[in-house]
Amino acid sequence: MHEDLAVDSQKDIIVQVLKEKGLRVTPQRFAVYANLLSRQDHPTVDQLLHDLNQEFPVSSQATIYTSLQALQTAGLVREVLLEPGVTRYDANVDRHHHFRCRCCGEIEDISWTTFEPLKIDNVREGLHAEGYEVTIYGVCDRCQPSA
Amino acid sequence: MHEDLAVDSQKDIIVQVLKEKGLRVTPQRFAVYANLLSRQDHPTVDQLLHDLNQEFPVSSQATIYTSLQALQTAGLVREVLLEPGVTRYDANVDRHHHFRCRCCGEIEDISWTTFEPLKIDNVREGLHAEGYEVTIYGVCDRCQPSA
DNA sequence: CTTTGTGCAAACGATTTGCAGGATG
DNA sequence: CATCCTGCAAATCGTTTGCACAAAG
Repeated sequence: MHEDLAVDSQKDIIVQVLKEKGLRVTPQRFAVYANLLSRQDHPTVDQLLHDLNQEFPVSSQATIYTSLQALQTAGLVREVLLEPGVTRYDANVDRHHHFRCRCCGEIEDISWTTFEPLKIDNVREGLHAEGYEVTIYGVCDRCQPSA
Repeated sequence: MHEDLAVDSQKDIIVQVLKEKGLRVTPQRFAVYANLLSRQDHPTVDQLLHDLNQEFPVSSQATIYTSLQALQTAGLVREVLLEPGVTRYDANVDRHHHFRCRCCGEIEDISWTTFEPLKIDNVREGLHAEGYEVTIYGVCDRCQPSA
């Protein structure tokens, strides 16, 4: 019961967020966003499509693409580009860094507060810097033995 | 004369570097690498193809791709991924950061010494961090007025 | 009821691959 | 001379688009 309530209220929150951003709430869009919010990794479109159709077949590939674009325009979702030809998506819109394992390719979020803030104001005369992000490369826990 | 000598010696250096890395020195490979070394920006394959065939038509698209792959495997060239679906190449293999203009998309190298070194050793228990890189977002000089 | 989203299939663009001929070491 | 590279065209893969129908507000 508690769980159902919690799940329901979470649904309501997501619906509300979508509406606030002026997005129509469709089952597909909801599913894409909810799924992205629920996971820690940064799936590709194909992974999303596969996982979503696992639970409840409500999405074509094209719809995932357009849903993601809408969510991105609304500022609810971000692209993560760390491998050529692979676009990943991230529902964590707060500032954060990334770690990428050179063995398995997995990408992990790294808390923004891990580092002292960098002074990007005077990087170069004339440049108007607005933000930044650190990408860390290395080997993750699981790949450690095999590295 | 001085110029010719300088150009010749530069050619020799490039040839030497390629050989040291165990790469056969072909006109195409040479042209791709020399061109990348000579420029400050980070061209795509199409830009490279266009620019190279401007001076001296020695390259098909497929060859540019395979040349870049060979150069990359040899550690002479790097991919720069900051826009979806766009792979850029960079002959600057030394550690450095990047600045990306959100108006024109231009990417500029930022000196490694711009920032104090970040401590990436203890980012998270179990993670074996090997390196990092900062990407700065903002507006470049030329886009300043229109921003 | 008007507007916008969905899903299919076709179109598209970037990258890869197979293969025959050619250049490199 | 053995090996590897080039260049073409076809194949592939991710993403976008056009359109008829359906759903949302």
